[in-house]
Amino acid sequence: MEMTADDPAPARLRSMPSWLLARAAAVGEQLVGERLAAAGVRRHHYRVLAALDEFGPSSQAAVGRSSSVHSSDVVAVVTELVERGLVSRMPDPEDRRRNVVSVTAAGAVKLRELDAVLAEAQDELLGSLPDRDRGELVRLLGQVLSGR
Amino acid sequence: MEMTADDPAPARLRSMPSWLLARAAAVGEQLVGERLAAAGVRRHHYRVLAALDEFGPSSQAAVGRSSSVHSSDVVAVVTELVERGLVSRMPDPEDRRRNVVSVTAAGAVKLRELDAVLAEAQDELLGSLPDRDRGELVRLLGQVLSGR
DNA sequence: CCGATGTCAGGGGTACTGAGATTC
DNA sequence: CGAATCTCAGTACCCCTGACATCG
Repeated sequence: MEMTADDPAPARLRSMPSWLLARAAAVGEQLVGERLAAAGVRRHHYRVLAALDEFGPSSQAAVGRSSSVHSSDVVAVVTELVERGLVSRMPDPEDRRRNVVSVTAAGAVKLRELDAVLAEAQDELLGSLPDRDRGELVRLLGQVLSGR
Repeated sequence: MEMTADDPAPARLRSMPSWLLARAAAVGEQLVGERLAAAGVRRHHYRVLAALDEFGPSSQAAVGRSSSVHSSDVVAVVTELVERGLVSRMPDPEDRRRNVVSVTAAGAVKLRELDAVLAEAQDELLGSLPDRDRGELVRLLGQVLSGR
């Protein structure tokens, strides 16, 4: 029953870029997380679905590489997606080390639903920014990330 | 022995503001975390030290409110700071429910060391940005956070 | 009694490490 | 043989919930 209430935060932190980034990211992740949870999934599930949609059926190792989900976490995420009927996991006949993971029809529908839900979350996150500033923010963040 | 290697990430994510924020924040937190770890502390320790330095000796509940560390985590963080000799915890004679937490002389020295270390981390984080863009980024992040 | 406080136990989500077994 | 793949166990950090006893 603890309300977070105000968040004064030490002055040292309030102007620290890494702190502002962390706070802003936390707001975004909360908005995204809430909406994904309402749709019955977590971020990892969305990432894997998005990667499979973009790159087609893949081995689990490939999913790990293309989805930014750690390869040791892919197993459980795929298992959960299979349970929800959103992807299928089948042994690869050409390489018996591998499982081929594919998006199901239901998964494709779900992914489109999640896309819409996340677009809303982005709008809410940046609601107070005019379009010009949104672009500038995206540009600056890309710059921070460039070369990493 | 897993190298993170490249991080293609699905196209849907690469242009999503919440994703860019999360990635950039992760870079910052890693830089900060590494340096704090090299100095023997974690983020929580720095936050509590900074709050105590700014607001003076405080009850643990007050530390929770002023440091952005969840009140149920303050106990352990203060305990660890006490073990390192950076703060002291004494019963409040005027209100026996309370412990008064204060920065020790060693804690004050440590805090200044950590300040310097974090300033370096900020520089490394924003190394690729000219001063003008740094200010702009801070402004935009503040805007995203305003009213939350 | 109400409310604030300190303490503790515990879970959830994300990120990672390391080891083992199988297969190429 | 070395390398890749899948799986699992475990760690770490951060954020949070719930409960409880104490004290004002």
